[in-house]
Amino acid sequence: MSRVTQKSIATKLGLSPSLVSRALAGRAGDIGVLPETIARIEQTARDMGYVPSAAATQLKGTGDPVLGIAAADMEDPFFGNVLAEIIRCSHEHHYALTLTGFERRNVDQRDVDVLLKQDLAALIVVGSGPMGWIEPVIRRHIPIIRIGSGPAPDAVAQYEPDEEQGFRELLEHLSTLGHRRAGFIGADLDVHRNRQSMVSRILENDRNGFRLDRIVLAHASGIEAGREGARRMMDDGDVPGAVICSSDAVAFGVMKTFAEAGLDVPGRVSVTGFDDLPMAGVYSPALTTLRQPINDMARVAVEMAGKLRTFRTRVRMPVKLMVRESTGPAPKEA
Amino acid sequence: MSRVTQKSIATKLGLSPSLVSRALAGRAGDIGVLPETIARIEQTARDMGYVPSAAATQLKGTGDPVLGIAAADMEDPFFGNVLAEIIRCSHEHHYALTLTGFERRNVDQRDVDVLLKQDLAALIVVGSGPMGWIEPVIRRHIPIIRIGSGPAPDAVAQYEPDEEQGFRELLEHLSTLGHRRAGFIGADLDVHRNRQSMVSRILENDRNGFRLDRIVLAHASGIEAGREGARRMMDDGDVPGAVICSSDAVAFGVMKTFAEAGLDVPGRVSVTGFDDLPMAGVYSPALTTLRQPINDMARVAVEMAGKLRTFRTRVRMPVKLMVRESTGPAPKEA
DNA sequence: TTGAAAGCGTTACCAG
DNA sequence: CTGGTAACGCTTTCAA
Repeated sequence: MSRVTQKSIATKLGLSPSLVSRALAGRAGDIGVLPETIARIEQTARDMGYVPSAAATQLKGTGDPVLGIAAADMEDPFFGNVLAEIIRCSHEHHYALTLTGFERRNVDQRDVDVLLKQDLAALIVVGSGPMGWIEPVIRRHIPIIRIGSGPAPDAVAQYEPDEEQGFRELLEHLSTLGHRRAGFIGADLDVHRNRQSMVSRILENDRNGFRLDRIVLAHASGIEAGREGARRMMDDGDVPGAVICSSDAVAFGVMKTFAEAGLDVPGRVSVTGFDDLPMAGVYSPALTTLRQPINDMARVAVEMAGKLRTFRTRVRMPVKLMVRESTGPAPKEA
Repeated sequence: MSRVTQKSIATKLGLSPSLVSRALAGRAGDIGVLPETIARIEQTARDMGYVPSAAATQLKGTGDPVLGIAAADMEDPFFGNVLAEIIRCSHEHHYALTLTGFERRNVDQRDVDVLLKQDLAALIVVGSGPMGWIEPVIRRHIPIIRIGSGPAPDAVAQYEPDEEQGFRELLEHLSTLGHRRAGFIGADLDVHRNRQSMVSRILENDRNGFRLDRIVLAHASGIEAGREGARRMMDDGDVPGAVICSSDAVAFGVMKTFAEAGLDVPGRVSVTGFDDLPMAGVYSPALTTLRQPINDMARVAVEMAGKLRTFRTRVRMPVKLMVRESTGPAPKEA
């Protein structure tokens, strides 16, 4: 019951392995092999359940190109959606997929080797964690595409949401509603800190005097970060009329905690998110948020994987403001 | 800039490839190679950035075992979480991972071949879709582990939530609250239909006269199924005091739609889910639901992958009733 | 203490 | 029209 190989087919038919190879590769008609022979070979291959060995074709250099996926941020609800789209696209493009994950732990040489062992056609990094470990991959001139934001070496082609554009629209929306003062709640992560300083920077030149003066970065992450942040804001007795959250998950935690404390959203305080998870539209109140073009980013990433040759790119993909129920007019007395 | 191989190291050092192989495999001290030579080899290997070729070791039969992951249900929010845990565990157990996805489309021979090409140590199927395509994998005596519910061939080791136990507890909870009549909302999928008939079956012998008499299976799926189901129930003007949903996602859609129509949850109608997604605890009202032991299922799946030899198993993992805010006493006039 | 050679499954070139 | 042979990168047995 061992593996069915071209050799075993050849032996059974009393032919040579090379002939079998050519027939099965469709490279036989070109040369002038008897159609009858070809048919016989194909038939027995089917009968015996022949499937070519990935290891062998890989070695030979004729196998399907392999796409490496490095999951850098599996906790993010985001992750599942991105991965799903990557799988779909890779299927269309006939890529084989290998997968590794890093999470928050230190990435050591062994983790990277798992990827390097394969002859990667390209590497897609999903998530916004630190990129220090990528160096050896760059040295091998493997095209690297990253879906996520944050600093990355030049050799990395990065597809990220255009956070600046998004936050500009968001702030204008709040401004129009009469808000002049907002708070910010996020987790103590690079991505979130960056979003916060992005918002601060935009507001620096604001002529209407809109300012961001309550900033809380929680130790927890995701929903819990939201709960912690909201609690800390309330403890200080200083909850501004609008709270900008660094992700939808954080916003959900914030809204829940406010609700438990009897703070009405959006009556007393407006809350915004970032991501537009499927849940955002269905929460009560439905969350006003910025939609990350997840599917678009995943799709271009896979498409680029084929075309790329270690070129620097940094594409900001448009982010869309989704105005829903969690934002409303600024409360009278701020 | 081509690949660094043992041969290239050997050439550089004026040694033979076999010696390099032994040194790098740690099989050199045993035989009596000069420690000095070993050190030299190891050093240059590091310098040149040597990483063994997965294809070659695979061919030789000495490579890391490969675990195949078939994602059968990528839409499920569930999917990301399961995958994250699988990645974590595989890392510990030194598995290489290959990934394919099916979704709802028909699975053809080519899809299965992608998996069969690799010399899979085992295959983990994530999701509850149809298993018709698995036959050729079984014939190759590859251990198959499935995380998800629904019918599967004998050769598949299945880890699934103990739905019966869970729903029994859930129904008792509702019964205690005074409910005697419930509705059911799900998507038109096997998993959901099964959950519905499970609930109906349990209720058949109920001495308190608890019955399930409004069943809606929506064409949409996930959140949208919930919205559609709730709408249909309201259109019929017959919303029972409790609505059991076949998943958390469905429940969220249901609650939102009820909220929009002014139906108070849990005052007018109690709503329950299944999954216990991170969001469940933070929705308003927080969702009473059944917790799937996602991490446990993923972990045992990976652990079994090593030990299994095509044995039939069907393990029901305990499900935990999470009582929160979305269920309350039955309304006066039902 | 080290090297040569065969073989894992495929493919491609060169003979026949 | 078809077969032999070498090579991809690595391990292992046997010989030196």
